[in-house]
Amino acid sequence: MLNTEQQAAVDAPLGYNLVIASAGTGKTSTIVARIEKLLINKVRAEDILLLTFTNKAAAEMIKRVEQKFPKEAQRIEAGTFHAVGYRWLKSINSNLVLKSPKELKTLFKSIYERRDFTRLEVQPYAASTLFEYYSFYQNSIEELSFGEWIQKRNSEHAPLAAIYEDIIQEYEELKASYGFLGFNDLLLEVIRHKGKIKSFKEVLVDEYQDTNNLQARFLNAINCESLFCVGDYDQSIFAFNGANIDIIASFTKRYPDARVYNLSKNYRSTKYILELANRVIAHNKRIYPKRLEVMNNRNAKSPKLLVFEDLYDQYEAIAQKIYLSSTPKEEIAVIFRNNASADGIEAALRQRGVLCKRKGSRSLFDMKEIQALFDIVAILINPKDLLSFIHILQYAKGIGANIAKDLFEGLQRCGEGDLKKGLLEPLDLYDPFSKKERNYQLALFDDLSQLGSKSRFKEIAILDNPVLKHPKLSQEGAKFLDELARLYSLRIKKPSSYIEHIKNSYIFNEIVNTLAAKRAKQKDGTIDEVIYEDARQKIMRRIALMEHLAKRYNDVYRFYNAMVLGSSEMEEGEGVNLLSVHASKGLEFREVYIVDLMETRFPNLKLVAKSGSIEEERRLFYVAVTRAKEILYLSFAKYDRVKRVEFLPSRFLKEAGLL
DNA sequence: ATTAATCCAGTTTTT
DNA sequence: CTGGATTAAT
Repeated sequence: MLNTEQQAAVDAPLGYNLVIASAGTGKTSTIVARIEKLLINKVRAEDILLLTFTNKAAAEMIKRVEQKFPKEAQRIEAGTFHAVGYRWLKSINSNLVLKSPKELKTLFKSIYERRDFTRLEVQPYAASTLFEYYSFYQNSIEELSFGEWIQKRNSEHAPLAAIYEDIIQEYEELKASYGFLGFNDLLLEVIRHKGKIKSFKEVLVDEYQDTNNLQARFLNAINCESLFCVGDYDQSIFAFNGANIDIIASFTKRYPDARVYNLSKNYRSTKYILELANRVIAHNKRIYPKRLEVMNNRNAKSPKLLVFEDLYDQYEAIAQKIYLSSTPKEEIAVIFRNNASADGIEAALRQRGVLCKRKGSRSLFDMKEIQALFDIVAILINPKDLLSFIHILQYAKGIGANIAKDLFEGLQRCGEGDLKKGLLEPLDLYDPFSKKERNYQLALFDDLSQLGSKSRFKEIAILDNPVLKHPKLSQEGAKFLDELARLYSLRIKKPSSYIEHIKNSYIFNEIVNTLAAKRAKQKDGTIDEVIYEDARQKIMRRIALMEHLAKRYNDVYRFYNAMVLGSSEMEEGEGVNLLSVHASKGLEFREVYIVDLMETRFPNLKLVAKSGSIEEERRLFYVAVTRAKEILYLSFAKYDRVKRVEFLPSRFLKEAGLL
């Protein structure tokens, strides 16, 4: 089954082992065989840790181990660095609540916007740029402070470094006070809790070339006897996330006893495909010599170049080719550099009734109703979550971000820091909204005229709550608070019960009404009843889907976190695979179409200019090409008639010898 | 001051 | 399609 090279790697003694595995050389089989070997040698399943870049990859390997070790396989600790980190942290503190990068960015922005950048000669980085630099910094730098790093990067920003650092500090404090954790925090927290992490006999790391310094520190924090790392220099495509090729390159220096194994027999692609990939990657400076032996000689066909006058002609023609292809649709992939390319293809395929799946179909989880649903869950499981509270309260008429924030802070005060207590058993504060310590005499007078009466509100149960005195609280706002109090008073356990209760709540029905009305709004401002009903039904169907998903979970935190962060890993449907190059990593298909091979698009020259490199773009091309087993189409269009842009063919087509 | 509505530009890759 | 900016309304 295994060839001698693979077998040698599998048989490696415990210690520091590095396997250099080019595309299609049976990397997965080798890892699976290694795990089986460990199990045969009586290593306990729970002493094996498998780290991958997607949870799907981990699940696939475990599934294969399961065939020979049905009992042990599930006990192996496996997943992405982040997923595994989450599990460990959860065992230390069971109430972890993750927040999406998007939300954290909004939080970051709100802090940024309070700073005064006037009277400065340098144009400061935009909030979102700074946020991304910070994330990159967390992933790659340890020795320098953020401020030091940023001025080293660009000395013009030296005068701003102190302000940047101040923003970061406030951001971190606020994040902690809201009980939020981001992706990076998952790894950073594990490193901080180093001593409390259980130890392992062997840790296996897939896609080792894409690990960044933060992940390397994470690995160092794990106590283990043996490391088994698998990677390929030419497939390093995560530099933008801090992936550091030195980590794999310096393996033997860092571990003097390290052994290195090479897998050089390619079983995946035909020789034409492999030759094309190698011709292009040869333009990159070689870190080590690459000599690949082709093992797959069935149906060898030359890769084909497709040229189109217009971008959309391209999508149509490719959809047509796929429609007519005799290859099973699951065995076909369309691969692109930028996700924007997917929409055109998807539409063209749908038109022909060809099913397709798009990984990370954000769409569903980006829907307002889904966000609202999970915002309510977030408030219920994390009463510190000001952001979700604001999002929800804003659906009440007359309530905006400012009043919502006032209410939240008022409730926290009435509950001595606890929102739930503030709603259910509030302290009887005279004025829960007073801003800090004001002049006492003035404030007393001032507030008397400002505060409203609690008895303004009808049909609510929390009549005695001091926050009802907020002068700008609307009837609907009060009803929202009341309903929130009711939801808090329920003792809900199962994730699906959460969804059910929320679905039946006044708050959620108001939100559904608002959203459906918005979607049914005509140009003249009237609401089309038919569209409204239709929009409503669609929303309820999505909620039902969520309720269904929730049934697979017993723990609401797990469910929430999986939905908020893992949503991109869920793929819907079946059929043709629509994938970005990054998402295609580790996968293989019989028939592959690489589209939009135009200079500026692929290579993405905007990114090259900003922070990337042409070498990385070339590796991306290499990864895309080597996904193909038998049939490969490379395609480009000369013109985009919608945007009126002319294109030149990608340089990679020339390097491949196709032009 | 705050919220609501409306119009305009822009859109990188992942956990 | 969404975030941002601008404007009208409370």
